[in-house]
Amino acid sequence: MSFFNEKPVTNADKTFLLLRKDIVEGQIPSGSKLSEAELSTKYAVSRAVVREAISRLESCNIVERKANVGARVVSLSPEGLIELYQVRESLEGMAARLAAKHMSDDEIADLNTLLSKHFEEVKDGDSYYQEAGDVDFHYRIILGSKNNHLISLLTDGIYHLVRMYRVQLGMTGPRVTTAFDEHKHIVQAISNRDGELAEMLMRRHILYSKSNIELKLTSRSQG
Amino acid sequence: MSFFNEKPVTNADKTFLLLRKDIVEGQIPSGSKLSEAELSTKYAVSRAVVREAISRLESCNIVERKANVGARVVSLSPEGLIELYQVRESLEGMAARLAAKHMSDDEIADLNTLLSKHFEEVKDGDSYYQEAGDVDFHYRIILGSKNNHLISLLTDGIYHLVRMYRVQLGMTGPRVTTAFDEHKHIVQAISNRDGELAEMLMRRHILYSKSNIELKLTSRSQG
DNA sequence: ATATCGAAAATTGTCGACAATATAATCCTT
DNA sequence: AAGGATTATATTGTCGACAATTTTCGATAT
Repeated sequence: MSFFNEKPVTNADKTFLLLRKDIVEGQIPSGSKLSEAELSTKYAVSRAVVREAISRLESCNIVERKANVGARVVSLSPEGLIELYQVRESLEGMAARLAAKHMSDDEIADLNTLLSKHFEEVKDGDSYYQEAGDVDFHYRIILGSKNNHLISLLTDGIYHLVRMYRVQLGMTGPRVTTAFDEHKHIVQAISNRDGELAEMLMRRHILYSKSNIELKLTSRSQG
Repeated sequence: MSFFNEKPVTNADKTFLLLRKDIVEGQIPSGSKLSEAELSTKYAVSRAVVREAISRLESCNIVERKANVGARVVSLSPEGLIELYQVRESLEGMAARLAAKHMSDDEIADLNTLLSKHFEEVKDGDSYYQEAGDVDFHYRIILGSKNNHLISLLTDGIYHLVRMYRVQLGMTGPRVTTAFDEHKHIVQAISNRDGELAEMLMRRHILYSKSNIELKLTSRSQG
């Protein structure tokens, strides 16, 4: 199932979460080597649990591993971010299509409520929206797809990579109001049970987001 | 990178491949429990490497694991197959779109050559096509996307699950000639560098495939 | 006979030690 | 002194043993 409500029970779980947090938030820099012995002392667990934690990070594509050599945190690159967004566009587009078909009326009502709440925040000039609000919005639609493969791929894998890019490249720009309108249209399509339109709008929404980020990246590297 | 050319170097690699093969080909039945001790004696390795192999199978969504309880082979269900094909439609559609943009002229020429070879086989009544030929075709387009995330998701994860379903549900039906025409149109779109059309055709191709399988499943369960 | 509680067995989680491999340092040759 | 081979060091891979948890089985009470 892989809903992130499940609390960590084993030491490997906790170490995995700690490590991921440290990597995603940049305390362990991207591209750096992950020494099993070092992490073992740092987190006060045996090498075996560190190995398992690293192994899971590998399946999230957050670290890369070579046999007999070791694991490194993936290095962030503009190309990598673009590739990531292409996958995201594809999968979240499908999620929106399926959500239009499978979400219950109650879930759609909740989604509209969430949107209204965001509207108030945008109106008041709160930029809180971009951070957690955007995530929450996308997350609900992903769950609404009711497709466990899709849910797992997005929430366990891609989501954290995207966040890693956002945090480490300092993506916290504007694009609040236009994104809100896009969200509104997506919800409308879902409310109308128009899966095809919902997919199209979601894909464009993510494409815009990608373009926006690319713009910042290039302008930064040039000036 | 995760190209499957890389030969296994470590014992965990080999055990992972053996285990996956046994599961995908049905020698270890779906839904059954994976006892670490049992597998440890069966493959003549320590429990640690069995654990690592299972851990990797978990990240492929081939086994499910519960803390302090153990791992089970995923159980196949019609719903699971449908979910899988929805993800596949989404990702391979994007792969076709990107392939139209990123494949070199040489690669496209090779793809046409492959298609001609398939045409000869179909003409001669060989049904070899459906098995390896289809995989080869899709595989080249996936690689042609040049998107490492996409490649990894499809070839490491989804591909083997699809094969597991195919083998265990005995999917080796006809649908040879119509599939060939679909392949032909996809290659034409890629040759014309029309990514949008390539994506659309690939998605329809996979949708047809899904419907075909659903048809067989329902007719089988009814008699 | 059924249900509940508790002990025993089996299974997974964790650990430290050893083996195999890769990396670094040293020595030898030219 | 530079390059290559060789030894030394460090890191990862593998193993068996112990701890913690779950499951099984049996005893007891209702």
